[in-house]
Amino acid sequence: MAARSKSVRSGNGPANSRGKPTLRTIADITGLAVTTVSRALANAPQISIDTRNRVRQVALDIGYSPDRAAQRLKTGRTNVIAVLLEPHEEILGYGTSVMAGIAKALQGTSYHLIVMPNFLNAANIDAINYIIRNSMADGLIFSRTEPLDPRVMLLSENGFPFVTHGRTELATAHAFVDYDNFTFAYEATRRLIAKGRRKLALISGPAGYTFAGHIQHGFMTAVREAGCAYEILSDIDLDSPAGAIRDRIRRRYAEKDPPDGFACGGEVCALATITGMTDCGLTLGLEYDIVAKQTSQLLGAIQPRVDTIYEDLTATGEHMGRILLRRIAGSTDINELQLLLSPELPFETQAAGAAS
Amino acid sequence: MAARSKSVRSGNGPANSRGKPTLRTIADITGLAVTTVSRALANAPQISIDTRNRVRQVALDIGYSPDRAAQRLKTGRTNVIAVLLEPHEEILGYGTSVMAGIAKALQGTSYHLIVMPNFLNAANIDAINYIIRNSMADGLIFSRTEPLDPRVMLLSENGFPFVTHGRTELATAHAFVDYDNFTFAYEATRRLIAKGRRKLALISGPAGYTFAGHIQHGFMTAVREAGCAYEILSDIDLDSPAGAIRDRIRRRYAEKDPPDGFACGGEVCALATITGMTDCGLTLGLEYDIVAKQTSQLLGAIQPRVDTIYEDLTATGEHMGRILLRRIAGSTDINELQLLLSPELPFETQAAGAAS
DNA sequence: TCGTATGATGAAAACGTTTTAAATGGACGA
DNA sequence: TCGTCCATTTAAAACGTTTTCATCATACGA
Repeated sequence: MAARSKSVRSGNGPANSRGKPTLRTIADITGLAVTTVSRALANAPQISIDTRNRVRQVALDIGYSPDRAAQRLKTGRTNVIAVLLEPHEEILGYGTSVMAGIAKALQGTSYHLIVMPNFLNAANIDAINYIIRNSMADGLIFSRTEPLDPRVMLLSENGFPFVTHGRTELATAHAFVDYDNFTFAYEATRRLIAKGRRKLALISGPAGYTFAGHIQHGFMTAVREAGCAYEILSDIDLDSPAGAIRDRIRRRYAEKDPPDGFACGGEVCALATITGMTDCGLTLGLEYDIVAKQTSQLLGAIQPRVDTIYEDLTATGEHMGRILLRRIAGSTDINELQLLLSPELPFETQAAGAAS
Repeated sequence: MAARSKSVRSGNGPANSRGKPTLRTIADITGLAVTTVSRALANAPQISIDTRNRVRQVALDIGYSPDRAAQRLKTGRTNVIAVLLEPHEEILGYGTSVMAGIAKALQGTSYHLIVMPNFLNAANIDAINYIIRNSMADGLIFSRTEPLDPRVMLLSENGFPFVTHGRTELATAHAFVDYDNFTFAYEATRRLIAKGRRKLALISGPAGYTFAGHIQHGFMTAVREAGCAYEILSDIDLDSPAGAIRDRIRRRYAEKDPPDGFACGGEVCALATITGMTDCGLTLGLEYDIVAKQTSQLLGAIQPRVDTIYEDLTATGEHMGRILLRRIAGSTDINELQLLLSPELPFETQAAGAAS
């Protein structure tokens, strides 16, 4: 019935130049117009239920899937979420953990996750410019913010949806997920004090990043409250190679008044600290203690058990994904776009909440 | 001069509905036709040098960049390379190392790297089907092949360009980069024997993967040559959590004739082995030795220095990238599509070569 | 002077969608 | 009987490229 008026296609098969079925193929088979098919698949209310079902069935039968390039060209939306991965994230699969979380958040949506590895050119403001200009994605996720992060400024100015892992101190609010590194460091330091340690040392993040400041602040608050001696280990940080940290620990121990308690912002650096101390003939839990941030199962191999405080990077990724989707959908409600994860609370019971 | 005949655009600015300059914008400014502009930017020889330069200059001035969606729709090419990342690769940034290499290979080309994280659904043949059907990419890279890998079969059947990290035993040749795990294991075992160890144990990859078989084969060859006692530690493998390996080592030590030399396929598992042995009061280099495969700087933190054999994952990624580009360009010459990396040779001097 | 080769440019169609605006055909109230 | 409204469906344009096929000077050999 209802034969097409003009330019009837040869057969009913996937009569496409590239071999893949298109809307046109379905239109030919059903005798409907391309418009109707498009609408039916989009579940438009103006198309009768019967037609919608019929079209859906045919689409299923012939294995139709929409051409993303065409959709993208027409709508201007990419259906892509980009993650900016940086060199530092090589260590211990930070990237993969976070990405697993993001992927989880994107599951069931039409969004794809693409990773823009920034391994090559350190100037990552360029990468962001590139993404905006080439409209490579509908939204962006990246990490390790600075207090006055230029990337955040650029994206904000352009109204490009994004979520950061980490806070800034910029006036214009933006979407973020952050771990409460102040509380982490405060708690870690308190634990060291509770273990009877009296000369505490901190290995924090690289200077310049917001989270490094938070860690330092938490550490300082705790040592000052307790009135105990402290130091922040210079020349090294979280990202330093294990060997460098190990050497630094050894050198420090050769000087006077070496620390007997270490707050470590990461696992590798805890590991390196232990190694350095072992070099000096000292035993963890006996002559000194460590409290470290844990993001993987690495320290599970270490003995004796290192005292850790957990940061769930996969959950972080999942939150960032969800928040970004909200932002892309148009939300500007800061309360549902910002999330500060506490070290204590497990993922499930975590509630959204604003932060400074 | 040369005013456009019909439908002259309002101004000379980015008179686009979406605000971004297009070929049309350049055409209006230069007074040329869209066709000519397209050709000029593609550096077509039929366009005069003068025009080419003029067009390029204008494009630069107004910040033109081609719309990938439109190019993609028209040409059918996506300019995208996809990497299938799997859960196991979380450990120690395998994924990120490899991706850094791939990104390096893609640098300067028009290709983008996108990562399809397969964290969620273990059935990753689906992911591949999805990529093929939705033509998400022009080429694919993935790892951990099985001898009769169904993914390889599917891709081969569809003529979809891909490179695997790892070999298969399929009849139809395909592009791959692989590390010579036989030689790695053989060499590692020989080193243990040279250190005077006489009861050797192997921690290999998960059963079913091609590389696990290669490791086992290398190990067996070496122990048989030397005629020394050996065992393959059951119940655990490379991917086992550190705690599980540690426990397994402890249990094994409680039994009779414990091994005094360990060949470990990975760093975390070496670390866990050391921990387990330390639990039993044994010292590395004294009562036992380890030779492990090294893919990161993790073991640099460990003391005493663990004997390792290096696998350069970034180089692997770079090779895979280059080979995939060749394959996409149409090469079917197996000699330039297959590469077996030897443990010994540094990256620079590595030459392409066929493999079994 | 004419036809033709040559070198440069252009018009129009196509890729597969979505969207705007219009058409169709009853049903219904007057 | 006629106009109006509603529910469906459709035609056509558009998104920004690339590509096929034409056009148009100009120069050139005869």
